[in-house]
Amino acid sequence: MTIEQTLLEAVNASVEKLYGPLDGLTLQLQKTRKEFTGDYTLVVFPLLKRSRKSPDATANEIGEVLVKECPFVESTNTIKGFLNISLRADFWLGEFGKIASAERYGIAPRNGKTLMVEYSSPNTNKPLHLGHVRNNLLGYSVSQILEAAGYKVIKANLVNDRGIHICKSMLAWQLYGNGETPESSGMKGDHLVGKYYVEFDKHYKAQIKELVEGGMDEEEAKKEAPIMKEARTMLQKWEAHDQEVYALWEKMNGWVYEGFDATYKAMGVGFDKVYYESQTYLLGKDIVADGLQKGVFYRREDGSVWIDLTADGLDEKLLLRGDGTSVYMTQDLGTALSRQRDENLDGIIYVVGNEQNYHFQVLKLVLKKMGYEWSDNIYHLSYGMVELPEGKMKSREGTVVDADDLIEDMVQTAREMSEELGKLDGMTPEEQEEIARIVGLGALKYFILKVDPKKTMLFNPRESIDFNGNTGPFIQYTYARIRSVLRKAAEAGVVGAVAEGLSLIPEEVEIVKYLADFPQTVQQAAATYSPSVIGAYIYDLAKMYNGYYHDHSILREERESVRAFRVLLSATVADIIGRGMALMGIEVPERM
RNA sequence: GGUUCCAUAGUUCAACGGAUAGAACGACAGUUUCCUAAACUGUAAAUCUGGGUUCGAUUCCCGGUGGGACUACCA
Repeated sequence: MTIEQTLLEAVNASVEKLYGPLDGLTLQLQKTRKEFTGDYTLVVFPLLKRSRKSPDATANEIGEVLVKECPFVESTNTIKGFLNISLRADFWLGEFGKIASAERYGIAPRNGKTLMVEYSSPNTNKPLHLGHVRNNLLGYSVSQILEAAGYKVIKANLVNDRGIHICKSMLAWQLYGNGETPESSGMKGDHLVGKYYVEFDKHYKAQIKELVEGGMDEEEAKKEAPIMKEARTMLQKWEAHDQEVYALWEKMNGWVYEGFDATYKAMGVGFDKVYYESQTYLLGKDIVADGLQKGVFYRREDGSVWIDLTADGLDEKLLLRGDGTSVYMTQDLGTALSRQRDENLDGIIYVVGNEQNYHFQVLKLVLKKMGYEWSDNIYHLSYGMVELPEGKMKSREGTVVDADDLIEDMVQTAREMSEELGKLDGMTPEEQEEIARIVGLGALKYFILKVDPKKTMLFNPRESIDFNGNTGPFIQYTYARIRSVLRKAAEAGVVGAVAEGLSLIPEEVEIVKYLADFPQTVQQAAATYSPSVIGAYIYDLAKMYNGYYHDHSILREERESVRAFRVLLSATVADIIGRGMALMGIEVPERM
């Protein structure tokens, strides 16, 4: 139980003693603002109806009882209906001792529930770009956070490995590729396949232009372009398991997977389960039959199946084509159902961009109407677009930021800046490279994760590589500096320890108080699926520590007990920073 | 048209319905005999608009204005 919870119970007891049972009234504590004296604050306005006294009188009354009844409350003061509660200094020292010695502080024990987090879910026709980066970082970080909050988490990736877009790449490669392979070209597999996707588009456009110039209607030209017709034929062959097409498909997808794996590895993300759409795309048809039988769906004259959602403010939605083949929604219904059956999940979190808000709204609604209670446990973690200072990313205009290029740029910049500052002197090239990698990626990840997921964000490459302010490198730097202090302490034979009766200076109490918040912060981040909550927490902690570090001696402190305490405090701060960063999927360096 | 998200300093981001709306970058002014100056300290600077609910609204509800996304027998 956290300190805040402990105190809240004491407050509840005091209030009940004064005014009788709470009867469902829930009181809430907040941290006391810096301008006032105290550690936690109770807002008494909600209690006025019970007390029938003025805000200040009510607060004073509660304060008196609290001081008398609760041993760790030192004193209270009242300002305009806010009851500020100060806890005893030795209490904070004791709490710090517990925090410092806790094995996995802030990491909740398993709660017995299992969640699936589906993220990444790329198409196999082109490399990953900046938008995917936000997706992957979010998905991985949220998985880590949920695990820290006590859930068992299955990280899942549903690879979209089939469809017309893959056929486009395949066809263009056949026509114009001259047998090029990743080995022969030196290109990463996903980039090579992406190159032919672009190639297809180029020829496709040229053909449309030609047809339109020949007098054809543009819509018709799009359908009639020979290269497109050929791609469709290829898709049909794939569905019929044509040997040649299938072999080509497997070969080119293999290239892409190798490329993706390298990018995933560079980003530091991974999966427990990988699903392939080629194996799941036929799922869902039984749901359609089921829904028809239940009368939730209806069949039109042409044989297509629909659901009418107009009563819920939405439209009618197609679930099965007239020719009996399934659409995206059909598949998603099917995969959701089969996962629920196979894994006995307590929830599924889909990390998917906000352009699919409508899709998930419909998905949940359909399952609900089918009578599946667990549709309430589906959560669409919707995130906003990533925009660039120059405007939106448009593949047509070549303003897409490639994930691999981006990562390489970030690492390169970190390397240059480190060299300029002479930070890497005396290290081996391998060490230098490792630090550049950790810092460059840390900058990228923190910059993206510190923003509330649902908001459209502006990614400014230059600014993200600014190593000042609310950035990953700033936090990493704080960590590295503490580690350096600890190494020096070890050399000097100073062992971090808490001595009885030590009196803490206000800055130290501030830090301890802040550390006490960590478990709650993790829970809050898990409840809201927001890595940004963790980011804000560790940034504040790092900033707070930097001020403390600047103003107070740690190793040069004369009194041995104080020195030992400060070393332990530093070690604990570093520990929590490292743990928080890990929840965001960010590494911390021992030195930088 | 329908669904939905967003709107806070010059800029990028914060703020379980609580006190004087926090940071950072940029601007301006300072701090290095010192355990890492990729640091620290200070100054100026903001809730799109009109109602409502509330002891109290950046936050919740309704109406504007502005911007984004979706609204395919594509996935």
